[in-house]
Amino acid sequence: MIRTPTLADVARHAGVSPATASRVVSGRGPASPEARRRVAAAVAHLGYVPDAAARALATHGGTRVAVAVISGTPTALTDPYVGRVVAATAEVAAAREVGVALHWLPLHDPAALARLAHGRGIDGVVLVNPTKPALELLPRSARVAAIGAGSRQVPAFDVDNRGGTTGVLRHLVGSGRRHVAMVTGPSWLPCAERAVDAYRRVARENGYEVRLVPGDFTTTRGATAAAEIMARWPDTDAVFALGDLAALGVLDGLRVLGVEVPGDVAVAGFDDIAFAPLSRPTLTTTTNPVEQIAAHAATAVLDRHPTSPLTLFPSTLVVREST
Amino acid sequence: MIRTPTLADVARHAGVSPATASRVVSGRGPASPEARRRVAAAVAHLGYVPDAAARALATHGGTRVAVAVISGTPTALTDPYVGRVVAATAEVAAAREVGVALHWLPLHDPAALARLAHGRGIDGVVLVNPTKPALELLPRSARVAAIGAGSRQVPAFDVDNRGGTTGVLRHLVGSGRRHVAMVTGPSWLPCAERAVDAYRRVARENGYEVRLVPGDFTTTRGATAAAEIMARWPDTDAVFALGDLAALGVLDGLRVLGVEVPGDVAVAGFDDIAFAPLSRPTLTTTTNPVEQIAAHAATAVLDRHPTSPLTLFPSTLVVREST
DNA sequence: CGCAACCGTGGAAGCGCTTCCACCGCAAGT
DNA sequence: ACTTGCGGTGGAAGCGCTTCCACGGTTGCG
Repeated sequence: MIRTPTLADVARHAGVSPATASRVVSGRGPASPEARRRVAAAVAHLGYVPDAAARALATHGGTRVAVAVISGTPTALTDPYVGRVVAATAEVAAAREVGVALHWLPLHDPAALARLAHGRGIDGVVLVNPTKPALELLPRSARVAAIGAGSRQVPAFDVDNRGGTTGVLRHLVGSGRRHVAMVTGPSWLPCAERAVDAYRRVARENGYEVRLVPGDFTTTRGATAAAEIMARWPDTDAVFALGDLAALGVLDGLRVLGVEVPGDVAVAGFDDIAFAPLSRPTLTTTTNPVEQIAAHAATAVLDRHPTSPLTLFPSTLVVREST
Repeated sequence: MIRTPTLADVARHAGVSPATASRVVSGRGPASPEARRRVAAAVAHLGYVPDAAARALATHGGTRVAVAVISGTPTALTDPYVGRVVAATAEVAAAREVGVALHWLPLHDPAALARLAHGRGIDGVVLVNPTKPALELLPRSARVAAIGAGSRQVPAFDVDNRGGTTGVLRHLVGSGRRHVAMVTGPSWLPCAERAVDAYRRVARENGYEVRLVPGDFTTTRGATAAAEIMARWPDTDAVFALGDLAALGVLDGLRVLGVEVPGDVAVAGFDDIAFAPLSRPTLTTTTNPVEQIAAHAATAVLDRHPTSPLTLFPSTLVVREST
């Protein structure tokens, strides 16, 4: 069997000590041009590739920043929101020469985050959909930043859910809508509750009935939620869905029911994803500067500079055809 | 400073040897109930979490399967296609108790794949957008499966690009279109060439002019490509774009130009992503069973059972409003 | 011309974990 | 009673890499 070459092989081949070979390969520490040349030749000849695990073990250093998504099913990884987080993190990470790893953490296994965060080779983790239990099981030393709600030890970064929601709802009410229903996020997600709070408050201020239907950020659920809403409260004339994906689902669900948008019912979402201006009708929504948020979170874990427990980023209303 | 606890700490605390502690924690090898109990207690008390790097180093085993995407910018990670691959891989991986890591490999650094594949802790890699150079630089021992084109050592899995393309084009021609342009994939991607071949062949068979415009699977490029096509060949009456994202971009680009779809120009895509039925007008496309393909690829690398060099999965036409 | 400073180098000790191997005491077999 | 066998155990050797440290051999300065 062919062993994959190790640093020792390289050193032997180059006629230097493992220590010198290591210095050359890792680029740290002094080495004569001659030594450099010979080691480089040996590396090329043998096709040597450093073992990341051994290096991580020896240096206590990490080589990757992880983006971890908590959800019930791995399907959540297909969410464009996650894609944006990963891409933004990758950009920050690339500047520091570390890789990005995407992990799915099952909702029912809160300890998975602790395992991930502790593992050598992981420089830090950017957590999407932070849940209470997962955050609580975290060891003190963890380098984690959350997108959404944080905890005593975990700094959080998020869009101003409350403000964004309020903006959308005021727009809806301001354009004459009187019966506004809302498709929420999953109940296990604390940060989504902030949007629901805002909805409740605007309802109180404007005297409309609270019509909440649970959602899960998916298009599929958005469609069924729309049907539920119209069956339960037929006089509903506006639906606000947390997440554009859900809103697109609502649009689809309403189309199936033969409900006109925006004629009969106005629909608005949250996030302003790339597809929002491509739907039929184009979707009114409010922005979510995910890239900016993720970049801040990634920077926070990688550089470990202390940040305030919760940093909020503003959301601005984008009015299109659906309202 | 607080050190994170090691196995040795656990062993000391439990009053057993590191060897015994290891057996209990890893669940391999014999151990008395009494020893198990005490080690478990120590683990809980100390909040011990095994170090993945050290374990990988000692066992030569991996704990993760990687999904690697080759592209020019990390933005490609936001592509829903990638999301689907990751989710499907995660499902396969979960059954084997290994994690999934998503990596972005810069197009200009073909050796990155070799580094990734070789690293300890990586059980195998599922490669998206395989390029020739990357494949060629791979060490013999690599456990890689490609989605797209493979090589002597790397098995590949892909949708039947040729068949899918042919199906779409026949449908276009069959419904009376005479001047069909195509937005291709990036030129560095060999597997996308198969679709171009099919386009050329159908053109020859039907006597229409070859009108190729390079694309890159993005919506943005789709929109500009549409403008280019209409400027260069104003009598174009159908556009086939590789990738639904690009097709949605074409739709958007044509709308801006005031071109009616499907009245003036028919548009069709490839992949049948979740948004295809939500666009305006809804998008005609042909399916790409990505989940199935990714699952096969993941299984191939994880189980290492030899597979044929290239496995193709059928694509079926989905006619909607845009044609 | 002698001493300090310095650069490049190799030896060796670990990083935290697994696993081979030898060992002990015990119950069962002859 | 004396082997045999076996489940449970600890000692110790590594996995591949980095890095501390000590050691010549140069150089440059007084």
